[in-house]
Amino acid sequence: MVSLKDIAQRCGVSTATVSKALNGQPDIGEDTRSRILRIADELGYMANASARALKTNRSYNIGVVFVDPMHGGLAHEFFSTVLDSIRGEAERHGYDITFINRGVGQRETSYLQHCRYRGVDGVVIASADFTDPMILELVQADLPVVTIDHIFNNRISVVSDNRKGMDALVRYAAARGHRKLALIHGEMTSVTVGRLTGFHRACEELGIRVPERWIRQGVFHDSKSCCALTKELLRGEDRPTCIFFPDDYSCIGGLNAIHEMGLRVPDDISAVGYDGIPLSRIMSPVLTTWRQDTEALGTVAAAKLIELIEHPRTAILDRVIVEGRLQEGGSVENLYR
Amino acid sequence: MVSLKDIAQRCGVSTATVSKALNGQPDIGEDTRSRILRIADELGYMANASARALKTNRSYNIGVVFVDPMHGGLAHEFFSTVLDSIRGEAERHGYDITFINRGVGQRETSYLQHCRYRGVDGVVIASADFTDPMILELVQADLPVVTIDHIFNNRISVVSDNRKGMDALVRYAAARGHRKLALIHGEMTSVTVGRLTGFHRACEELGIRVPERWIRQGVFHDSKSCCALTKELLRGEDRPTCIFFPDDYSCIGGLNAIHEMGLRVPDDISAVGYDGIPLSRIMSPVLTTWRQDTEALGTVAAAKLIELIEHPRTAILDRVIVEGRLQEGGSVENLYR
DNA sequence: TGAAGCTGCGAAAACGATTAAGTAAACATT
DNA sequence: AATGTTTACTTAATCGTTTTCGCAGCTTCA
Repeated sequence: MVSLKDIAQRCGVSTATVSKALNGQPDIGEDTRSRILRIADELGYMANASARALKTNRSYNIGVVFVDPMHGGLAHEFFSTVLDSIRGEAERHGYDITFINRGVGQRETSYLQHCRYRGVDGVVIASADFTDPMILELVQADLPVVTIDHIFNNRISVVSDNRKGMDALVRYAAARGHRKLALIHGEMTSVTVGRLTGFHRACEELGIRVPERWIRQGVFHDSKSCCALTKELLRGEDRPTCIFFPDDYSCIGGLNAIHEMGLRVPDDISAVGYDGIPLSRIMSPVLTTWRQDTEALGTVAAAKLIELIEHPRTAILDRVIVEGRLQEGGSVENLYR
Repeated sequence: MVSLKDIAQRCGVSTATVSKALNGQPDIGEDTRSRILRIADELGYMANASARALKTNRSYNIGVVFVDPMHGGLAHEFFSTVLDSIRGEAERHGYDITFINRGVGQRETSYLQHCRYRGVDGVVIASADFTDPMILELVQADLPVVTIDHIFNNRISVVSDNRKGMDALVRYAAARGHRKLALIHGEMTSVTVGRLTGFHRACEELGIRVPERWIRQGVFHDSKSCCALTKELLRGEDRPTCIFFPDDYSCIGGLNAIHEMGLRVPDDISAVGYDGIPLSRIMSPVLTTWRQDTEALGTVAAAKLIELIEHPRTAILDRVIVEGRLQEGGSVENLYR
């Protein structure tokens, strides 16, 4: 590998000079600089990230915590889109990303330890169990952190407005005559709390009473459990006319349940998703859902983190809300027609 | 950050001793070693990966080249599952992964340069344009490489048997009476070549003649284009009874096309996918498809690469075939019944 | 002319780890 | 007792950078 030393030799200068020339320091003569740059290019020089990180304590590497909610969390379009946009934005700023997990090799370690080991400049917590003490340790550590869809005190968080999304969806259905609403929600995370709040407030304001048995807890991104819950909701005489699902993916399980019971969407039962993953657009009928700007979620998280890393004094430690929008598909029937 | 020096001071030994104790070198006394281990633990010591990499030229980091075939390649279940299993296997061996791209920061660079910059110990090329000269440069460099679904000379590759998969699917359909087959395939990569070969050979052996106009080139993972092509296939009088799609995801586009034309699956038209992504199992009807062992694809690729990194002399530079299996869903009609 | 100020570059230390080579003490061998 | 052999450590160099400080040589100005 060609190093500073090689360039220095070829140019008849010291490594210090080469380093400064390449880094654009001002105290290098123009002719010397251009000569160094040319030779560096000729030799195909590329800095050694390890050496640089060792010396400067800056790795240009950001950690991403991505704990699979179910196994294979990455496999879900929602998360992988977020991940991909984090990576894209990081790349644009010259950062690479490293997945942070527990256990470096055989040794079992904490997330924080892994971060220290790799010397990441900061961390995006994209998906995790926020009650896990190791996550708390990480958040409280002296390390730039941005969380997605979860708020910590004095930390930057990028969140989608779950309350608003749910509110909009409820109003959409209500505007089409639906008054018998059922909701299947995910695990009791802050995301779910937001959505439940939105749901209940909207219902209250619209004067819609939702029986307790029509509000069920399921599991995010799990179409199986969603299928089962949907069947329960549809058993018996008194049925909801519209079901709100925890997310688009598990919604598919719900749709299957509906079909299996000999009912059709939206003719007999209306269905509403959440997320707006690409799949929701190519389904038939296109799913009516709340389209989260997953792209922005990841991009903003990465951008904010990098800002925090590079300008720690001026960065504002607060939440950033990423807007979503209603995707009107064909899965909700207009009862007024 | 606590370093070897801190431990050395606390233990009254040299840093060399601490290093050797922690790395399990034999020339350290048992009592000294245990004392060092205890103190290291107390102090929460974690090695500095940069320093170690600088000295040893081993980063315990493997690069992953993942060029989005379409935008958002990561977003597709097939790729993200592969990625996730690469990452899982790497993690099990104490490696982290780094996405390799072109351009470190503002500077435009080659994949190889990026690898050198980060000092990765090896690379998995999971998805890329294999005609790109920069990919070739990478493959020919003096760096352990494993490719997925593409074969290079004297390099390890992990491939799925596309010929066999297609062959099995054709025979499956033929066994149910289908003799009017259509095929939409992806871009002309080696994957497609394998599948086409399998398709044609199976047809020939079964005495099935497929008109040229029923073999169409589409785009992998693009449901839009697939939808359009499907419509073309179904226009006119003489229709195929069974359509083979490039992959499960784009198949959805095909299914939509079928529905839009007032036809039903499988009653009027049978549909066959490829990949066996999770979605294919929760669809209704469940898709009949070739289930690739994506899990194994990633796991084996990572395992092979690590073997190559750690035992370069004994690793066998050859292809590894990952078996798939037919997933019998309900999207192919039995015409004999 | 001498002091002061620039300009452009080099010397050297430092980051945190690994490791070859050296050494002192203990032990074994003849 | 003299000599080799082990054992358990230390010393010091090194990986490739960055960065502080210092130092010439030149210019400027009184």
